[in-house]
Amino acid sequence: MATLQKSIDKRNALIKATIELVNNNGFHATPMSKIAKMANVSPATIYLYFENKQDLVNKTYIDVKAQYTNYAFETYSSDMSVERGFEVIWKRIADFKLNASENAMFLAQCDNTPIIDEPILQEGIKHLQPLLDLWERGKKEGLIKNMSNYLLYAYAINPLSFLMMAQKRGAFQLDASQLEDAYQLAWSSIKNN
Amino acid sequence: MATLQKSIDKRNALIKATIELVNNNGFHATPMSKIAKMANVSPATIYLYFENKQDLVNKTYIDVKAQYTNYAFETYSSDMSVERGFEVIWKRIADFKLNASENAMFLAQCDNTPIIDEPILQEGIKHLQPLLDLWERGKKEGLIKNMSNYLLYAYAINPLSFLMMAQKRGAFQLDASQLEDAYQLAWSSIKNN
DNA sequence: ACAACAAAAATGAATGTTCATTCTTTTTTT
DNA sequence: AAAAAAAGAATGAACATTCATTTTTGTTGT
Repeated sequence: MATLQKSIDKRNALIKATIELVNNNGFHATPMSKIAKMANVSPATIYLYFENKQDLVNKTYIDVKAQYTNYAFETYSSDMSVERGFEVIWKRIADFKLNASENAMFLAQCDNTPIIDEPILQEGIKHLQPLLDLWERGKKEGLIKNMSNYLLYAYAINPLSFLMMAQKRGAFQLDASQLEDAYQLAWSSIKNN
Repeated sequence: MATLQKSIDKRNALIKATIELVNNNGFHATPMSKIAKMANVSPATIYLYFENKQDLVNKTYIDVKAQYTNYAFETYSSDMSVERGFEVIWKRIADFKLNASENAMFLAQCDNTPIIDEPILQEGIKHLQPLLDLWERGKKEGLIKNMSNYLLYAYAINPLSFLMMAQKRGAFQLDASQLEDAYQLAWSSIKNN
């Protein structure tokens, strides 16, 4: 028990260090030795928890992606109306991307580079299913435009990634009223009228 | 003349190889030796054209970004109406992202990772000025929502990057009618009504 | 038009470093 | 005291960059 606890702490520290170093320096400039140092661990110890560097970064991705989708759907339930359900999910996603931005940034990096093995990437997509189901329901009810889910995602959700990155770079700051603007843009882009 | 021509060819071959290898393998897994081989050149020759690896990738970014913005604004002129001007620019950008997708993918990777030096990244942004100017004009005329340009960009332009990546992954195919849908989503998200 | 040569461009092989991973030993836990 | 976990040092491969030569190009004098 105590021993397992300790192990999980160490694993988490390694994952946290990986995220931080990859965010700041890029995958190409984060050696195992630095990850170990930041996690207060010997390099050799990493190999007790992960097979190799690729496995470490894959597992980190899985971990962060799971946090993301858990957070996104935590307050949603499938008996909500389509409009209300979308609002709930959208705002949770916005919250995650803008506040847990270390995590969100790591995901953005993984989703735009070939550092994660393809099967792992596929795995991560599946967790978005509740949102896709909601959209299908919305289309049947005639509330949501009858378009490919990729298009809906591109316009309703993905802009948040761009805004998160811009904010991270310090280019601008998204305040509460702008966030409300953004939500209106998102909803009005996918809703039927 | 003939000699300069030859040099430019070699430089272009190096840049092309860099794009292709970074796209497929990531920056961390594209050694100078592979770039050289793909460009049919000795590794040492790269250093006649570029200071070092960082300089090579920076210059590649500048090069591709210039191609992108040149293409985007080629058919636009500032005496067009706001709506027409936006349509012209949007469609050129869509065309570039979906057809010159090797180039677009490289930019997406650079924009979401710390592989490019920050000052170089800043430089690249400036070229979008004509679009920002158009938006300012549109706001004054009351045609475009009075929101931060970052928000407008996030909803009107950035979704194309996501769609390009999805298409690159083979996840789905954007046909002509969907592209028209996408344009409608983009315009309706930023226009006043 | 062309030989001879200087300058520039290009090369393949070396250099030295960095890094992922493994090995052996030590420390901690049971 | 045995087993498990962790550590630091060692290993060997990969890599960016440089070096010493060779090849190509351009120029000059005939």
